[in-house]
Amino acid sequence: MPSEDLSEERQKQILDAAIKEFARHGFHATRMEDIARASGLSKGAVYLYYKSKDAIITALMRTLFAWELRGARAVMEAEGSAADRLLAITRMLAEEFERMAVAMPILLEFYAVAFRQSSVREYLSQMYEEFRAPLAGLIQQGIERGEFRAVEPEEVALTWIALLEGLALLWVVNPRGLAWREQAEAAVHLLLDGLRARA
Amino acid sequence: MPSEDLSEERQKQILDAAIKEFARHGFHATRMEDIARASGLSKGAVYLYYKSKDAIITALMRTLFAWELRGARAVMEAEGSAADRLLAITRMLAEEFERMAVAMPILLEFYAVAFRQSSVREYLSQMYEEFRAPLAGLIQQGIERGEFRAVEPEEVALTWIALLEGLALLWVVNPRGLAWREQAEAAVHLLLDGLRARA
Amino acid sequence: MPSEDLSEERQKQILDAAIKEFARHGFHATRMEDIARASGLSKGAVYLYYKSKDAIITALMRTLFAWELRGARAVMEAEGSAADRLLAITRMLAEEFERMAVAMPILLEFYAVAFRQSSVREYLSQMYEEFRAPLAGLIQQGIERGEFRAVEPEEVALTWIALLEGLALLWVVNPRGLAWREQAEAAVHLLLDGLRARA
Amino acid sequence: MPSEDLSEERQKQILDAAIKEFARHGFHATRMEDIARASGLSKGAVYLYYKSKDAIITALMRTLFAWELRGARAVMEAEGSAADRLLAITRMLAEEFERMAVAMPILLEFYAVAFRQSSVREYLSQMYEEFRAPLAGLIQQGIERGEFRAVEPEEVALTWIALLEGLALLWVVNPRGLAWREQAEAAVHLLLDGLRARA
DNA sequence: AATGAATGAGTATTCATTCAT
DNA sequence: CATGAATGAATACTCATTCAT
Repeated sequence: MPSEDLSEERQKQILDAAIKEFARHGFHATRMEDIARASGLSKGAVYLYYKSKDAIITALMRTLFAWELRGARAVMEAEGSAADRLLAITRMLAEEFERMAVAMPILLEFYAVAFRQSSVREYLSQMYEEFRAPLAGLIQQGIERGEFRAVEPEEVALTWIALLEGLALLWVVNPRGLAWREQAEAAVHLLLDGLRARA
Repeated sequence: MPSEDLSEERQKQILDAAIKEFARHGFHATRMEDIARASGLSKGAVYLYYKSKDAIITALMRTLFAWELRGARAVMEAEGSAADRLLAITRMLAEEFERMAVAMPILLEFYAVAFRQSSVREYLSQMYEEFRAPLAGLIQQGIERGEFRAVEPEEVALTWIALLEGLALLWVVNPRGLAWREQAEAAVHLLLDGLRARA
Repeated sequence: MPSEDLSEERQKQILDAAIKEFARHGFHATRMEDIARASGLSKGAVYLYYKSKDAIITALMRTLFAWELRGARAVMEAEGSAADRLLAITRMLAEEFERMAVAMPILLEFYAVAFRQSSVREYLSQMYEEFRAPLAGLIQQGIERGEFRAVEPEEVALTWIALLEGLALLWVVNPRGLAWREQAEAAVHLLLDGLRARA
Repeated sequence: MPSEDLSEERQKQILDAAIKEFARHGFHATRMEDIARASGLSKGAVYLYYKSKDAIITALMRTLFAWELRGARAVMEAEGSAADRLLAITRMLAEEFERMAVAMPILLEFYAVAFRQSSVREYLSQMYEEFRAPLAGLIQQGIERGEFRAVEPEEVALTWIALLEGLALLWVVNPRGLAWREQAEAAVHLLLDGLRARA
């Protein structure tokens, strides 16, 4: 077993290469050889750090979904009006999204796999929950402060998430035609309009 | 070349089997043998009607996306208030969705493939366009009739589509925990609240 | 699954090829490709009839040990003096041995495997038992008839088997220098001399 | 090149480890890594003392067959009746056998290899010769002294060796069921009964 | 002397596709 | 039209060996 530091560096090398190759060719069509070459290592070296292709895929899933949530939760608990914070998170995710765009097809494959493997499904399910709960809390705050009408916070949180996920999906189909950031902000504005307390 | 009628029946047999198998095991893990067995035909017979596995996948894509849109456009052009029609389409898609739920992972794989193959991407892109255009028209009508505020119809149409697609995605991750139909209606109500003209 | 007749023919083709190749190169160094080529089939076809290399090895074991015992048991139950029958079996095995000589190294590998895998060990153990029991019976008859001294039949049976197995082993080490048939007869004569009742 | 003493110690460490691992898993399934771990050395260190896996196997063969013969020849040339000495050697080998039992599968693999590689075959062949010649001499003495009938000494020597080798083989198949020492003595007694001069 | 990270040749197995019957 | 036996290209993974440190 390689030393701790080197090991970590190699693992990162491999995952970076895997993202690039998986995104371009999909899980199946990407050969271990491709990942090795893209990472600058030999095939044998890749196996030194991940015991199988599946292990790389699993590690990748954890990495990608960790990215997705990093930071967002901090904003939810920050100061400011609920609406402002919702917009702030939206913008933050937009940035995140732009960084991760190339990995979108990988995420889709994860979803497809999730449908079939309960272990993957449960992992993703839990990730969502960890995001939706504080989001619902934020909306609840908005209601309590009189910013929002008396809506169902859980429902709204889910709607917000669905909106952004759905936009990501549409972007995959039409990467050039969809200005994700602008569209996301516009969509959230529409949602906020529906939430605001009426005079 | 098989006779017209038999040919059509066989093709349907094969696609039905393919949906079942692809949904359960994914494009890659499904073997032609599986499709043959599930369709009650021999492997050779399958090749008589589709010249490759890819041809089946392509035919399947066209079938599935045709389903999704069937009928919805009719409603858009029906009578009634814009809001009523939006809700009607939502409910119609909810029914459609329940029928198609098992095929969701297949759709996700299509999206992933779309990212990589421009031919697929363009096909899906066009499907969306054919759906979004009349939807935007419907919203435009709502604005003209004073039902909705002066929003950007294209933007709203995209938001509505993203919302429903996103919910479908979330359902895949948590099929039991998400009451799709109810959640979809609730979400669209929120959207409509944001659209309505204020006194 | 191929038809019964064809299947049987192919399986024989494959086992024949496997004997040749395994004997020449050993279990490990023999590639499936070698077996395929030697059997006149393609690699895929071999897998059509045996699901793995191990399956071929197992089938081979059963075939080879069945050969070894075929017929010998019949002689044990024939007419004649016990000594005559012991010599007859010895000669019969000598013929068998000459036919199987090339497969000797395969048998040795089976023994080595037997030491490590209880399933193989038990199979071989049972084969021996099925041979030793009637052999002991034959010797018992010889004692009862006054042909042999009052020896321990089980012990003598084991000695006889060990003698012939041991000669086979020595033959492997020196195939040209050891006239197996003659040596086996001479050895059994010595044994019979030790068994005969004294005046 | 390592210093003489250390080198010898290391080589012994490695061979001891190799015996243990080869016996348990066979030549092929044993990895150099296994030998390294079992010997308490690093993989690189093993290569410092043996230039390849094959070199270890060859060295092992010489060690194991040297053991087998050690001492036995001394007894052959000792005082006493021929029969007594034959029994003494038998008992000595029985002890040897009990010490070496775990290595039996290794010996079998050597025999299998011997069939295919003339260099190995010749080595083993010579070992036998070095054992058989004095054994035949011992029997010759027995004849000359009137202890034994006028048999063919070479033939008897071979029979005796085959007997013990064969018993070893049977023991591998049924290690628990075969009391090697007792059976070996019983078998040799039978043989001696066949050899003794009649009144 | 010793280490263990790195290499890459080697192989069992799978499965889309073909084609003789 | 239909069959299913046969093909062989493709690929994940292992492990003996090397060599920089």
